[in-house]
Amino acid sequence: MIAGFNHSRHFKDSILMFRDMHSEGFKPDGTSISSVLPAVTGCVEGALKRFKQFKRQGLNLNVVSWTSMIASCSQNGKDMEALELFREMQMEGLKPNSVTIPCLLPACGNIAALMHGKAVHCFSLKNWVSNDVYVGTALIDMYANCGRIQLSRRCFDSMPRRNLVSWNALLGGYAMHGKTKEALEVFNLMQKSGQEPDFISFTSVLSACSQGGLTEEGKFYFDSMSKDYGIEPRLEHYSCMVSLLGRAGRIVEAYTMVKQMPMEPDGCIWGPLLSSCRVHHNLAIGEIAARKLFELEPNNPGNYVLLSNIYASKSMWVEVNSVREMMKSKGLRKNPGCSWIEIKNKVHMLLAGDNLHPQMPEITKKLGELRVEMQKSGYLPHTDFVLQDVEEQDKEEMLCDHSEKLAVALGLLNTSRGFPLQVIKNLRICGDCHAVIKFISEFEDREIFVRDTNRFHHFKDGACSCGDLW
DNA sequence: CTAGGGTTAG
Repeated sequence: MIAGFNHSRHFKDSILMFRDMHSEGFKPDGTSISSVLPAVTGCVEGALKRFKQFKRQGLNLNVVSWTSMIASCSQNGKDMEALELFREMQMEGLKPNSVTIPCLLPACGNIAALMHGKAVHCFSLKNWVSNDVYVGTALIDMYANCGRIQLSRRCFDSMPRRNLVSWNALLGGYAMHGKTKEALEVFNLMQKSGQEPDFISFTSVLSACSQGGLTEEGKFYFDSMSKDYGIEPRLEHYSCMVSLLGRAGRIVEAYTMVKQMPMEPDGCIWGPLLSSCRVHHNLAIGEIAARKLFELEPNNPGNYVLLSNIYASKSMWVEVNSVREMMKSKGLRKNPGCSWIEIKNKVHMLLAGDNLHPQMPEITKKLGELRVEMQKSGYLPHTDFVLQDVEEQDKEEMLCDHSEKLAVALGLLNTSRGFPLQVIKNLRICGDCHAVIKFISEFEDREIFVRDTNRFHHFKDGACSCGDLW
C-alpha cells in the first residue's frame, strides 16, 4: 500500500501511512522501509537520518533498504556516505547483490576512488555478479571516471552480454579522455555489431570530435545524425557544436548556429560560447553571451568571472570593476576551488586557501621547492591566468595555491616515486596549474591524472594528453 | 509465496 502511494508520488500519504502503521502497533520491516525511503529522499540528509534511526531501533533492514539508501547517496553527492553504508551493511551480515553494486559504483567514480572501486570489482567477481550487464556497465563507467580507460576497455571486452548503455559508457569514457580515434572506432564497431546508436551516443561522438579538434568531422556527424539516423539534435548536441566551433576559434560561426537553432538556447549553449570567447579574446560576442547568461542564471558566479577575465585580458579595468560590482551587489563569490585525491584508501579533500589539512606546511614547502626547480628550467608563471584573480578575495588564492596543486603535492609526499596520482577538481583546471603539473610529471617522474569539470588530463613525461587544447 | 533496489551524457 505504501509502495503504491509512493509510486503515484503521493509522498506525504506514504509517510502518513507509515506513521499510522507504527501507531497501530505494526512493526515496519525492510519492505515497508524501502517503500517509504524514496518519500524522504527529496532530501538525502533527512533520509540518511531516518535510516540511521531505523537501524538504531533494530528494525529489520534488508538488502533492498540498504541498496536504496546507497543509491540515494551516490545520486545526490553523498559518495563517502555511500561507501560507508556498503561497509556497514556487510558488518550487519547482509550480502550486497547484483543491484547493490551498480548503485554503489557511481559513488567510487564520482570521487575517483580507484582503490575502493577495485575492491568492489573484486567483490563482484567473488560473488558471481560480474556477468550482470548493469554491473559490467557500472564498472566501465567507474574505471573511466577514475582515469583508467584501459581497464574500462578490459571490462567491456570481458562482458558476456552488452546493451546500448554499455556501449555508450565506453564511448563516453573515450570522449572524456580525449581519445577521439578510439571513440570513433567504438562508434563504428557498435554499429557493425548491430547496436543502433541513440542521442547519448552522439553527444559523446560530438564531444570527442570537439576534444580532439576534429572540427569538420564533428560537423559531418552532426548533419548525419538527423539525415542518416533520424535522431533530431537536442540542446546537448548544439552545445557540443558550439564548443567544437568555439575551440577552433570559429566564434562567429558558432554564434550564427546559436541564432539559427530551432529551440530556445539555454545556459548550456551560451556558457561554452562565453568560454570560447574568453579563450579567443572575442569581446563583442562574449558580451552578448554574458548578458544572456546573467538573465538565465543570475547566481552563477562563473559567468561574471569569465566576462571580467575577457575585460582584464584587454586591460579594460573600468569594465572589470563594474562586473565585480555586479557580483558583489548580488552577494556572489567565485566558487571555491576544491580537489580530491585518494591516497592509501583514504580520500583527501583540499580547498584553495584553507589550512585545514594537517600536512599543509609540508605541502607549501614542497610546492616552493618545485617552483625553484621550475624557474631554473626557464618556466614563467602564466600571467594571463593570474589576471583572473585580481579581486581581493582571490589574492589569498594567488598567495597560496590552487587546490589541484595542493592535491598533487600531497600525493607526491605520501606515495613513492613512480606511483601514479589522480586528482579530481570541481572547476576547470587553469593554465598555470596545467603548466606546473606538466613540469612535475617530468621532474618527479610521475603519471598524473587530473579530471576537471570538462575532461581528463593525463600528464606524462612533461606533456598532457589534451595537447594543451582545453 | 514474492517484490522491491539498478548502469550511460549534460
